[in-house]
Amino acid sequence: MATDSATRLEDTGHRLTATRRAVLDAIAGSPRPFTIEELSERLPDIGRATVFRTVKLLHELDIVCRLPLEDGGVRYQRASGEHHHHLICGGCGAVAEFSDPALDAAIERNAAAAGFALDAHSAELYGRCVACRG
Amino acid sequence: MATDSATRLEDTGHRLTATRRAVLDAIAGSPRPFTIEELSERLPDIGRATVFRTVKLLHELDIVCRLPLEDGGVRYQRASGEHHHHLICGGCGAVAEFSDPALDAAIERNAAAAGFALDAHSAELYGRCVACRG
DNA sequence: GGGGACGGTGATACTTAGTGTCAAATCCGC
DNA sequence: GCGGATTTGACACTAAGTATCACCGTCCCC
Repeated sequence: MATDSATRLEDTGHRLTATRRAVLDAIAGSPRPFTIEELSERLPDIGRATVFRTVKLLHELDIVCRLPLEDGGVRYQRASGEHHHHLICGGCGAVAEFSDPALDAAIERNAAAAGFALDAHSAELYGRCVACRG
Repeated sequence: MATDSATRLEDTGHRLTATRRAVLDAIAGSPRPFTIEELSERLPDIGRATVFRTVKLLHELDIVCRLPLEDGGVRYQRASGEHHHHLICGGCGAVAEFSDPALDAAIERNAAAAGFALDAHSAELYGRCVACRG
């Protein structure tokens, strides 16, 4: 359900309009990571710019996460809310999430060693999922 | 010097043309990560498409590396050749490279745990460098 | 040294992802 | 139901990168 996403929207001072509810529902009904174009096709009554704006807003609120693909393309996916990283299958496009304190610790250690104040980081893993190996 | 890059080009069966030499020189003379547009401006006699093609080729040969920025933009930089990750300063745009076997090990461990055959990975760290903190 | 073959180049048109603008519609508190 | 603020849609636009295609240059074989 998109109920908690809806409350998160309202709690952050944004309006929960019929349009946004439709976008949230379409995202909730996406079994796979989606492109804006795909989402837009599923929502023919909603303007393309609005779909972009809404997904951008949802991304800022951590309701969806952005998946940079190996080929430079981008897909989006409902976010679990927790901090996590992605395993992206080049075969079927499936995405698995994982989180690993040891990985985050290694990242922070390297930032500190270089004297960087870390704001954010990304880590994407590209390969073949169990089903696509063979 | 771009000499070793030049030999790498030839060793992989590509021609070292005057155009490619000019692109290599322009890249070698870039103290900071550059965009294709910036590179193209510095090479007014070379077509934009050729600059794109050449940088793409150099990227495939690991002569330049691609820097995905936090805002979704992309810059390029001469590559050290070794596998490494980036620390990108949001203040001045400086990029520091680092490599860390522990980080790579953590990544491989997570891929294995999920049953993924890992092809590649990316890890970008965003923050403020020593000079930009304050 | 002449002539293909083939890789590389430039111009241009196109694609894809995303943003800016602005008037009209919608929403929410009152 | 009213009014101001937010949101929306249409549309034009930008930025990054790709496709096409005719032309060029260089390598290689004779």
